[in-house]
Amino acid sequence: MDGKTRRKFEARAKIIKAMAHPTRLFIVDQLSQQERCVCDLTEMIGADISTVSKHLSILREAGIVEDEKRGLQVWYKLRVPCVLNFFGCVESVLNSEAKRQAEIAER
Amino acid sequence: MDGKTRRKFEARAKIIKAMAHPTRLFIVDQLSQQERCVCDLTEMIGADISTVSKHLSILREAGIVEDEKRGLQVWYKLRVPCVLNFFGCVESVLNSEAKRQAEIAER
DNA sequence: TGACTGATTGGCTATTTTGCCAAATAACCT
DNA sequence: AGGTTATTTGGCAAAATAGCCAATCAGTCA
Repeated sequence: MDGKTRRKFEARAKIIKAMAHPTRLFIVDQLSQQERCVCDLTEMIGADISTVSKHLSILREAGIVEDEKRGLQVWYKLRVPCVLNFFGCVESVLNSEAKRQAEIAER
Repeated sequence: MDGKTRRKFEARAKIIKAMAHPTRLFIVDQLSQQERCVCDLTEMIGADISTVSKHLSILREAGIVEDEKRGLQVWYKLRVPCVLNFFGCVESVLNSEAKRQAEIAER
């Protein structure tokens, strides 16, 4: 794999990596429904606010969400709705895996 | 986030995490074009064969690829083509991020 | 200005991931 | 059986990631 190819896949991986965490997936899921401030997300997630803030900055740096300060609060929203397509595919991977396990079991 | 919700997003994250590595993205990309044996992939990637084998096992455990032994070689193929939809979205994230950077620069 | 609130950043430890080497397996061929 | 090839597995050290606390920053309001 030459340097150019490697960099291409590194750039892609960075974006997918940003989604590759349960908390961050939850955030994306929530933001697909409505904008949220950090305080709301923190309460829903139940982690330290600094942890949630760091998750959000990872999503922001990847270009997946954007933020906007309104008074004391910072509101986040989804910048690239197509990431939601991931969910459907992920579910189908899970289902097809469940089916495979069932086939193995019934032998 | 309650236990059930957490487990749901953990299961999803596991699959996305399996894709979240440049080498594994490259593998998925290659397998979308044709089946490949471990030896072919190893040569294309240019890493140790044991490293490639471990990447493949991560993709296999996630349910994304499947393997088939033919003689001495093990051939891998994509089990869930929908993961390719990720690429299009990832490109659009990259493009929209590039556009945003350009806007910032021209101020 | 000073107190207060929401969010980010720095720093630290614990955990996970990565990638190589060496050893073990599995299938093929004499 | 013995030798060869393709792949997987175990083990280890280096690197990356996660999450908490404490400190800092940015607004708001009296």
